[in-house]
Amino acid sequence: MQLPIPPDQDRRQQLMQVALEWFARHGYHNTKVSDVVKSAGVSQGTFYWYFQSKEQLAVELIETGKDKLTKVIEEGYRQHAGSVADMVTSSARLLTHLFEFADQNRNLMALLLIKGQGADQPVREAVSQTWIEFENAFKSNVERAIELGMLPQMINVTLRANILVCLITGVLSKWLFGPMHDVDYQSTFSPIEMAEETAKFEIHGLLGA
Amino acid sequence: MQLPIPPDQDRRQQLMQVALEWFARHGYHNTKVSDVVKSAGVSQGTFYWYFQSKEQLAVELIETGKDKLTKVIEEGYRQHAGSVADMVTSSARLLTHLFEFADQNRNLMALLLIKGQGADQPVREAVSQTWIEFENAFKSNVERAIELGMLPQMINVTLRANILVCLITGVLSKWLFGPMHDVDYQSTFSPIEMAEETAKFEIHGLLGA
Amino acid sequence: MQLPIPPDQDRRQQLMQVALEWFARHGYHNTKVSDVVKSAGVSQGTFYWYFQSKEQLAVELIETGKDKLTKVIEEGYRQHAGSVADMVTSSARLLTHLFEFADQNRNLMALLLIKGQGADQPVREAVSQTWIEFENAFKSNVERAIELGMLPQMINVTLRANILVCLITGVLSKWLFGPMHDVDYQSTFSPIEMAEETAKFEIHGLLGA
Amino acid sequence: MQLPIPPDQDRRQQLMQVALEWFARHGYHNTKVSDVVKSAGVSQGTFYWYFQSKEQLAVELIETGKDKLTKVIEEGYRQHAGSVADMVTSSARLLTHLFEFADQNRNLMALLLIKGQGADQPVREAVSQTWIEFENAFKSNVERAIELGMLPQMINVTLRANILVCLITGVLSKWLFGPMHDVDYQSTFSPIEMAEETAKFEIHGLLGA
DNA sequence: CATGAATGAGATTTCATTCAT
DNA sequence: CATGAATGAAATCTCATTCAT
Repeated sequence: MQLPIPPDQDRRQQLMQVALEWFARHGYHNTKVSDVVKSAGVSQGTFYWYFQSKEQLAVELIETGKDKLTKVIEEGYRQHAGSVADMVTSSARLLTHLFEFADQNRNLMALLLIKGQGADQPVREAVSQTWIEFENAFKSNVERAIELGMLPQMINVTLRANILVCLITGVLSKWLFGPMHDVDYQSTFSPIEMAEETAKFEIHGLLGA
Repeated sequence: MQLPIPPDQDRRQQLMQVALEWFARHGYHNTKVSDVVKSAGVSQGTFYWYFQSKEQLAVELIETGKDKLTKVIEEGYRQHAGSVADMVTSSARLLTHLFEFADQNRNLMALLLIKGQGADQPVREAVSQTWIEFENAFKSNVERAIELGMLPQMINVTLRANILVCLITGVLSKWLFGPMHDVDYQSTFSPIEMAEETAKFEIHGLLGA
Repeated sequence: MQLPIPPDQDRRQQLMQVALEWFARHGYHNTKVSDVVKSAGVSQGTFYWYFQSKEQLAVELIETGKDKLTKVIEEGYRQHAGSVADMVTSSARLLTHLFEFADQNRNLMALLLIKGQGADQPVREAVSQTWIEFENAFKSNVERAIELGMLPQMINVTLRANILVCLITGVLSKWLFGPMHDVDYQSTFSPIEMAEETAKFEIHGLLGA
Repeated sequence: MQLPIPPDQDRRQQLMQVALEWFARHGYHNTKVSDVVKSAGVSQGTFYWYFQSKEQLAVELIETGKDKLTKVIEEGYRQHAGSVADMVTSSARLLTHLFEFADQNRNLMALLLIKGQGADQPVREAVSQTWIEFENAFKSNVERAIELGMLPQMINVTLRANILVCLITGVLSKWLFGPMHDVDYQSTFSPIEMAEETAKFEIHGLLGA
């Protein structure tokens, strides 16, 4: 998993950050290596000193992002038996962490939620793997809540967890990027507000006024 | 006065259909004009007799799709006052229509839900407009249901409608294309099953076992 | 073996001829696609309309050449029983054909004898295959001559045939291109003179004054 | 007065040896400076401390090789008047020295006989010069043998010597590297066997069973 | 309507060479 | 002596689009 220590971490990080911003704003195919190096103020050749290819860089960005995202979910979820109200609170806390992370990593989220799909197969694969892992984490959470009696038994836990994840990723991308999928979109709601509203919907549906 | 002879509509339709399949399977940038014409069995030049450009074709595909999709929602929604159970039923009926349409127009849905984001700006704009219209239709539905007393008053109807749409589009894309966003994905659930499950979640949330 | 009929034989042939000349004069790696298209007066893109890649073109040039060369040897060799003097005459006739062909196809011979080795693996492989086939043809000839009693039994026919082929290709490349491997080299000897001298050496060695 | 500290000869030799192996195996253009330094375990910059350029290194390798090769021929040839049988023996002795040297310097021979042609002009020039010198040495030998009455007068000594050299270099490259020009090729014949067989052919031609 | 050869701008990638440390 | 990051020119190849026939 650990690549040989890269030669110059600063330059490498700089290029990754610049590239992530380009990918997030313009998409994979509309980002040229020449765009990235121009933004970073280095020559075309320098790019290939640090990365095998444009594609490999994109995959690396996504896999790094996957690890961060997974950590957020794992750390955000500490569940103890409790009432339904506790369930909403607990869920809102996790979602708040997630939404705050997403807000602070908008470029990464844009790549994962939206732009990644425009890329070539290995990149798309990395994106899909990210969401599969995300989904598994949430499925575990739902199962845990059922064991603790905080959620009722369900006929199809996987399906419900799937639907839940769809809800969360859908809300995330609309909240972050708006209807036009604009990276600079400014939502009117704070991470906490969105998290609470989403958690309420998660637990009670539309009836949960 | 003789109008210019109209182009052969069948050939045009054929090209649109072939292109839609290519876009859905491989994405906009990974579909070459030469791929499309090869599949259709015509020459490159012919393509440009029917379409101004690859981009314009994609926009046209999406706008045609938008109209079909809007019609489905409008026709699917006929709402009368009733109980909460009626609400679930009514919602399930609309969603069933939607899911059946989506199932029969997988390529279109793939373009709208997933692949469209990889394209160039005018194409992405057309995709966004589609979902904005979709969202408005659902918002009307929610407002109507509140007027009829089938849903409680909400502080922020727009936000709730947004979340609802996120849920539905998220469920749609996962149901149709699976975690790997594969156009050939075969879901284990029928449109009706998915629609009912989604409607239940929509109204009751996770508690609605 | 037969490729789909290529679109425009004339343009294709022109490009092949121009490329062959460049390869022969400057070698594979020192010939740029841009050089070839400039000489042919077409655009860079046109090259790729006719050939998959520079490499595939080189392989094709060599395989076409191999077929021509093989035909020359097969047609040149008509052997009947006879004296040793007949043997020299017969050999000289074959070599005359070969040397005349080589003289009229200097670029091809330069690629096969000299420049092909500087290319990439698939090209080198095609060159090697050419000489293997060439060698087999000569080995058959030697075996035939032994059967007819024109040459004495030998302990190792393959080895002798090998040495013979080394002699012939060595003479060919020096005669055609001189010590500096110059495509424009002008030998002082005619094809017939060289063929006779080589045949004498072939049969009698240095003693055959 | 202190001369500038001479560079580390061992390191220089190591780089030359490694580069020679790369050139012999992969050809000049398919050998990158980065390949050579990686194999040698030094940095790119170090290479340019010892050599002006990749090209200059190749030329130097060839010129060093030329000197060694010339010495072998000069030392191998000590001729006294004698019979025709003595002529074969004498020639076989020289060729044995040559073939043994070639066998022990396969990489050098690969560069001189085969791979050198793929390089750029100055390198090719150095290769050609090597063979011109080689040829001259053999021409002297033939002339000496004629003076001593061991070979008959010939009409064109230069041409005969040329043909002889073609024979020898042709045999050498096939014996060393086989039909596929593979540096790791293993011949079934020892240097002595090849030398004797070649010498017999040299003197008697195909008739010399 | 249809063809398909031709175009040319531009994208990714390579690699010999340099140079500050 | 040695390093290795940086350079930049140039090479191969792609592909949407055009246009004469």
